[in-house]
Amino acid sequence: MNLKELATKLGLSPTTVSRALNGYPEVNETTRERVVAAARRHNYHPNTRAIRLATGRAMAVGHVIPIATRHEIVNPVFADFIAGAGETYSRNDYDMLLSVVPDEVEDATYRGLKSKGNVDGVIVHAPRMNDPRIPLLREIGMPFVVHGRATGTLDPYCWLDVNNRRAFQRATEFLLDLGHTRIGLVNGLEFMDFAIRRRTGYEDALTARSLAPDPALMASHEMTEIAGFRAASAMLALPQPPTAILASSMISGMGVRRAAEGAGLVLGRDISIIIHDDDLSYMKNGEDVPIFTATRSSVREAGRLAAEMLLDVIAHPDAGPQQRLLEAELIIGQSTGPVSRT
Amino acid sequence: MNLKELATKLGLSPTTVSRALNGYPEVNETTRERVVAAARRHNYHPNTRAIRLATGRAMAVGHVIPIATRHEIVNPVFADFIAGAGETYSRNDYDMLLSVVPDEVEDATYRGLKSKGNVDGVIVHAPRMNDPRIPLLREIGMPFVVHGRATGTLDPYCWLDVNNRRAFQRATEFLLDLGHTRIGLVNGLEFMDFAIRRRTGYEDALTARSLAPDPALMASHEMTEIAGFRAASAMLALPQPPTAILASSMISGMGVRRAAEGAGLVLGRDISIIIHDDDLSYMKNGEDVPIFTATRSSVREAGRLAAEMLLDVIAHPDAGPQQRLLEAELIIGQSTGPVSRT
DNA sequence: GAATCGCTTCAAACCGCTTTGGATGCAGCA
DNA sequence: TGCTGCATCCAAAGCGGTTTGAAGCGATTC
Repeated sequence: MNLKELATKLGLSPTTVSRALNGYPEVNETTRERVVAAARRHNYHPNTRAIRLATGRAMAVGHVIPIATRHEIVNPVFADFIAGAGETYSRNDYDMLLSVVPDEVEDATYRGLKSKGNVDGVIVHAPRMNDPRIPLLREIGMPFVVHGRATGTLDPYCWLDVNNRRAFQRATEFLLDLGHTRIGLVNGLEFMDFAIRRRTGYEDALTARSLAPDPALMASHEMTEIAGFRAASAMLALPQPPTAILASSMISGMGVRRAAEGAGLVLGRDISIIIHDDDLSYMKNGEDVPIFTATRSSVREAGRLAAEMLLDVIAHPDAGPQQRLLEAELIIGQSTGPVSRT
Repeated sequence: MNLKELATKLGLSPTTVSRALNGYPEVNETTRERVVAAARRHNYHPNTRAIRLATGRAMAVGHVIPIATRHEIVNPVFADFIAGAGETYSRNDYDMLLSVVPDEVEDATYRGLKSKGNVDGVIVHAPRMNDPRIPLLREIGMPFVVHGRATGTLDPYCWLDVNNRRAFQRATEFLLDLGHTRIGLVNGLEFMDFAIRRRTGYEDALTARSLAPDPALMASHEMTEIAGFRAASAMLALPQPPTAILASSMISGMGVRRAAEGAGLVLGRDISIIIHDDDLSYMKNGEDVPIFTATRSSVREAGRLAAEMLLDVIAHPDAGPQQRLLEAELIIGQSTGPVSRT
């Protein structure tokens, strides 16, 4: 059932039917009702391919997931972020196009999306320092929103980010207030923007209390359980081990916990741990009471909001770049406590 | 730059240019080279929207991810599966369309995809027992491949699955051979097809050795760290605790390990653990040597293969349904050992 | 020399929708 | 009565490709 058939069935022209269904004013209300009823009755759905060609809009947005050859292979937060973004898209009748590409052809992928006209805009994931994608997208005139920020990029652009610096600053201050002075940082890879900012927040909090950051207490690895375990184990084996550790994710935090428990330490009594909790739906920090004290920020919500921002940018391309900074909550769980005086 | 412009620039008709670029035989080879060169020089890429309308093919496949209101919110294996599938798609110039929808509108989503013509086929994720999606897709005539199988569905359909039954059967046999007789099963939710099959494999191995499965040693929950921890803790607190435990995923296995270590047991000596390892890129079972003994099967590879199967089904709709069963490897790690005689 | 054939090429229709630029009819108004 | 204006509706021209049917043309065949 297509528009023409429906039109002849109604004894109307395709023009009128199209206008009736799309809410244009130049059509009699009774006619419109007749058309709408018939469309429903015959289960008419306009062909998306035709709409796209006729309007020149793709009604789709792209998410290009780079597959790094070495690091951060498939980031586990993508799933939740995309779930959030997907909610926004389906509410607005947009499609979500996912491209999973090796990062050496990322450039070509964006250009292809533009010149072939598959999408109206893209979300940029996992920005790095001086991320080359930002100038590229600006150059080819593709609307975009960055999830995160790119340190070093000066021209304004659209982004939505969590205040990672402030989150880790507050977490560190919280530990300092509990009397901890030797605080370890088990960070993600520090070419990722968020990891840089977290470290800055951590260092800022320390220096504000006249404590010099100790390189032996700062690790930077992939955010896996085993990397967290190893980094924490190394720190705990130091002559002056930390009494508290900040971990950059739930998963690495689980490694840190295993290292601590393996060393015979009890969480919240002998050692304090704070994690950053992306609030992933398959990786809950406890069900009712949080297990870990955590800086929490929902990746899913970020996905929803970033997608809304992108649709807005697509609709109003000439409005200036939008920016939004989300604050993380500090959730008090059972993994922190005052420093033990032994 | 579109086809018509390119054609006039070359002094040819759009017909010839189109044919030259699409490899049709009825065009002079020298002409073709001229066209291809010009296309490259002017950076011509045919407009996807136009191709889609003209050919009637969407050149896209859909992945509909149901957001269950209660359980298994965003399955962590999706990310890797989709990464694998994405590789296949980009190799074949197909787009991947992702719909994340509440499961009560899943039905409408599939119908919409069909009638609006956005995709040429779909991958069905996480099949349940008697999954209603299979008859639905058959009814509306949408090509599909199921990742997994749906127990209870009798008519043949396309699927690609891991031999979950056999994997857990072998794992159980492996433990039996080591002398274990009290073996716990920390399973996923048993309305999911794979969980049913794993349990069957486990029970089959036991009964083949004349051991009756003990309900107290069989748990079925979401596959989270904490659920694994709780289930294992409960088992270990039994008067006759298990000496070995099978866990349905890496994540729940980590919970099992925590419970075991919390009870003062050493892995591989006091207790044996075998997990099922989906070989997720962000959740490696060790880097060089595997930590856990595991039944391993790459979800990513499954994604690649399922996508290939789907593209094949789309290309040859009348060939009979394809089916493919992948075997899991049994990887020997450090978490298993002979039963300790104490 | 005319008919035939294969190789190339082209004009035009088509995919299914949107949108422009009229038409048509009728009421209001001078 | 004639003209204007408004409310409706329609024919036709896109959108940018693919594909059908036919034509041009030199070589071959009879």
